[in-house]
Amino acid sequence: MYYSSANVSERQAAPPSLAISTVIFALRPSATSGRPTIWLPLVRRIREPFKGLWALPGGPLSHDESLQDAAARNLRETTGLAPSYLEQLYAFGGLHRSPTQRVVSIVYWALVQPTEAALADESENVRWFRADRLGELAFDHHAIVEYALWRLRNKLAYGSVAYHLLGEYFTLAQVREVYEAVLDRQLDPANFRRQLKSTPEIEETGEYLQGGKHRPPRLYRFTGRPGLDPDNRSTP
Amino acid sequence: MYYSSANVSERQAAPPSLAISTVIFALRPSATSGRPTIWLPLVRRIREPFKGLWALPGGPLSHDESLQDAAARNLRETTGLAPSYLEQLYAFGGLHRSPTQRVVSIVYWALVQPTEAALADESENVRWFRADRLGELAFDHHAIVEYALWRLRNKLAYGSVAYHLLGEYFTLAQVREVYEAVLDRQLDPANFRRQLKSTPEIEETGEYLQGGKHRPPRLYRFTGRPGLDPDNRSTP
DNA sequence: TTAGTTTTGGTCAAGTTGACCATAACTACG
DNA sequence: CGTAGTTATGGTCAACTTGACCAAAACTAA
Repeated sequence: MYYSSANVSERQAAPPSLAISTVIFALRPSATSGRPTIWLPLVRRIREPFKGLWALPGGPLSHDESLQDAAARNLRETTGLAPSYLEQLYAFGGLHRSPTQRVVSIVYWALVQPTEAALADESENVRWFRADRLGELAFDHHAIVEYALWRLRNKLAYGSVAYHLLGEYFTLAQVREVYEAVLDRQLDPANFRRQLKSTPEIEETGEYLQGGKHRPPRLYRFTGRPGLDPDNRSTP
Repeated sequence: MYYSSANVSERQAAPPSLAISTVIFALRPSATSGRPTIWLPLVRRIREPFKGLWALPGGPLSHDESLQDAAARNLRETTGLAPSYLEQLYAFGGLHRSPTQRVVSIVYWALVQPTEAALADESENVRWFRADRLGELAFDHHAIVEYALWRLRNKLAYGSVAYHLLGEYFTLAQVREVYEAVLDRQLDPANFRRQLKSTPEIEETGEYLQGGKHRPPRLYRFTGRPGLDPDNRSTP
């Protein structure tokens, strides 16, 4: 479609194929400590290459859907979930990502809320893994997950992404646990509290979380949209 | 309409075509004020759709080059330049970006140094424009440039990207002018200086810039690599 | 009733930022 | 030659932010 130098016809004869994949993060309690940790669903490959290995959910882009729609679709297809946050991560196009053919993957990353994540489909070929306990994955998917985790850590520090891992109402301690899980370090409760109270997007509710073992914490609500992507700020 | 594992073959029969485009930024003195401003090269479309309008340089992805190589190639082909910074911007895949066919564009953005930029090829069909004085562009390229400018402003504030718009040696005032051009506001010279002096990647040289009208400023050098992309940190 | 724990509000020192002042060092021009 | 003009450079000060830490409030469990 652009300007042809010479061998355009050759190139177009064997175009790289295009796929959409999604890294889906959700919070689940750790089996050992019980504290929330980051998990993600993977699908088992049922054909070569990398048959039997776990891989990111993904598939081809159909002609009548946008990139983001395709990502949302394969999220729904593999887990049955709707994301509370969905953003493009990166387009991976190295020459030897797949041993059999050239594939360009446009990868999205998503966050789902724990109430949803609890209902997620799981089966012989779809299973959730702790993000920091992954074995060998198909293709370059391990590096992709690492990059997605890096992006998550970054967005967390600067942005307003933590709340999309929580339900509509949450305590400040729950937000802190998200930060501690993602950043992998302890945070001072009092200082963390002070920072959140200074952001206008966190709204106090009159409610308290009852049933805990100690002083009942106040419940808060997040008001504010993310949206810095081209896909999220103007109509595509 | 969504998942019907049936018509996979239909989809693959008409795959969206894949293109690589590049937003290339360089500093040039403003025609009016003489202060440095952000410019970028565009190419005139010589066929439909949008024939006659200006567009980002771009082209198809050939089977033996990575995405980044393709971006560097069409940068070289249209301007004759080598970038001092090159990073993936975003993959644009809206359904109606092109009126004739479905195109997914993986867009890169680049910075070139002014010594290089001065030598840039310019012709009837390749011309440089001020980034803040663009007319109507082909496709969704105007929105793409806006997003690239937003990313440039962001990277500037947090990262170490300004030096890639300058030569190897520069004065602190030149760095400040870059920030002022990109952020579009005046900065206090003394405060700005203090901040740069506190970053270890800026190295004092013994040299001074001679020939100015006033006190000769000291020359500095940038030591440090950028690199946070998947393409730039590990081998792809 | 008391011990244990979490929530919540507060202080304090160290560091950072923006506004501003003053001197140094050069050119241009009379 | 001397002085005005301009930029470079170094510094101060108040406002704000951050991390470390203290202490009271409020609940449960025993």
